[in-house]
Amino acid sequence: MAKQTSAIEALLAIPPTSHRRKPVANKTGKSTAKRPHTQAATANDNEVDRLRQIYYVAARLFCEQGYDATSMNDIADAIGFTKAAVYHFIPGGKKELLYAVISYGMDTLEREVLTPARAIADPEQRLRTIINNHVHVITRGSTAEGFNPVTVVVDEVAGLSPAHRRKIAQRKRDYVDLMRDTLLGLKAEGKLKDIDVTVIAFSIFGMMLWLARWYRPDGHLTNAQVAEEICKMALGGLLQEPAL
Amino acid sequence: MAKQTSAIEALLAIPPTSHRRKPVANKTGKSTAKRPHTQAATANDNEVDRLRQIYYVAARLFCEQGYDATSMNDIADAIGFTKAAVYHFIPGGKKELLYAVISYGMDTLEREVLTPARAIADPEQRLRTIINNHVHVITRGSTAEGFNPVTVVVDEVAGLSPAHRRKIAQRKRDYVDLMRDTLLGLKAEGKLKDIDVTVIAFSIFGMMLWLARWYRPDGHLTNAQVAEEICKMALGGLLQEPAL
DNA sequence: TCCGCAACTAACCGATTGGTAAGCCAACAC
DNA sequence: GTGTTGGCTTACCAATCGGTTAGTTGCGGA
Repeated sequence: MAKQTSAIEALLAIPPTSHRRKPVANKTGKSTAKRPHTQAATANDNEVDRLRQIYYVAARLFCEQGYDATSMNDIADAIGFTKAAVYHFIPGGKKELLYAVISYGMDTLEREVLTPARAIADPEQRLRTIINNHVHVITRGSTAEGFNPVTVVVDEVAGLSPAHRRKIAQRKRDYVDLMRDTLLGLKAEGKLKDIDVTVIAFSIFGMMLWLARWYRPDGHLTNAQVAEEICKMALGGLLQEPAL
Repeated sequence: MAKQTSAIEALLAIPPTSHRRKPVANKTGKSTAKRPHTQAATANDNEVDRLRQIYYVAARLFCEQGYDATSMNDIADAIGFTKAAVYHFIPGGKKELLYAVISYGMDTLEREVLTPARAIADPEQRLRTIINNHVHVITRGSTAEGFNPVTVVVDEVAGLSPAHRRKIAQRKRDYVDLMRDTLLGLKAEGKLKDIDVTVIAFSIFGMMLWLARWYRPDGHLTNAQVAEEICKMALGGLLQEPAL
């Protein structure tokens, strides 16, 4: 059995190779298509591929419909398997799936936002990097992975067990701390206006996270443009002459 | 039977007079407390009061746990009634409850944000009013009503029927239009920076809506202070000297 | 005094939920 | 050949879901 941590790792290589069967809605004829027992490559590869499929589909459905509204049958159907098959690979059940998906979202933020930002010393440049990269993660979601990995992180924490929820909360706190430190760095340089740092931090988060709800990749703005506009908005405000 | 529209109206006078029975968790002895058939005042008053209780509790639970995670039994238990009693007063079932709660949220925004703002001609002053009042609605939630009426509007639209969802979507669009018009008014006065109006509008919404997730009334900031800080942030940005 | 109606409750419905048990089947090792 | 194992299915479980039905209770009006 694959170790717990590799579960999330497996998700990173999404989307999986291919869906073997279309999620046909065949309520009438049951078990029409007899799947051959193709065992491509080694058995271990096969298992990893299955895990990848399951995690990928679960992530997509959790994002689209929400955790509560997605049943294990939905996930199984979307892959073309039975619910019992899902439990064969995911012994931890639905909650493990949720934790894996949320962890994957945090991993993505860590890898694409936190780590690059920490490598930057200049506070203003670091803040710009945070905003740019975070916006990129959210806006590319609809194209690269087929879903937005951050949505679930924000919306579905309630479904986690207390222990898991605590772990995720800590990782979120790390992000908030980085943002706050960056702002305090700006303040130390005298670059910051006299606005409460907490309000600034969460306002920036709000601008970025709300993006997932309104941005459409086929709209009149590219993701790079949106990132640029949000940077301008956050750093300089909307008024031509400084307000107050 | 009370007419459909008055259902929401009844919610406005929340919180209801009192809960008659504590939501005791008595799984052992069933139906311990025999409720007398108190009929205070007229029967109509009684029904209005019951409706108020039901809508109030439903709104609170939907906000706290989410729509999907709240069962009709949860609602009934919280009042001290049976599920069937809830259906006696709410023939439309759970979806009607959700629509009523979401409509109440929209009513609150309309009454406390949109209507006052529309009465203001000057775009900058109107924008400040929108932000101030919206922040007030969100931050006072935890004290005045015991829940935030806007949370459900944002998070639970997926549970609505298509027809109801369309109605709510239209009301939201009205709000976005007001925001956009206000920004275009600023632009016409030459007060607006060269930032995409859509991005500005949704960024402001993001800042305000995210508030509900992090603001704590017992923190170091009053709601009036938060409103002021968000105004400064949105209008003037965070940098001391104008960026770019 | 008896009726009618509002205000409930107990019990139940079919459907669906997360999750499990047991077994089938192909492929591999030997 | 035969046994074992991984990968999967059919069939099932208790619990819970939203919602309904039939009935009970008690007050107000006649």
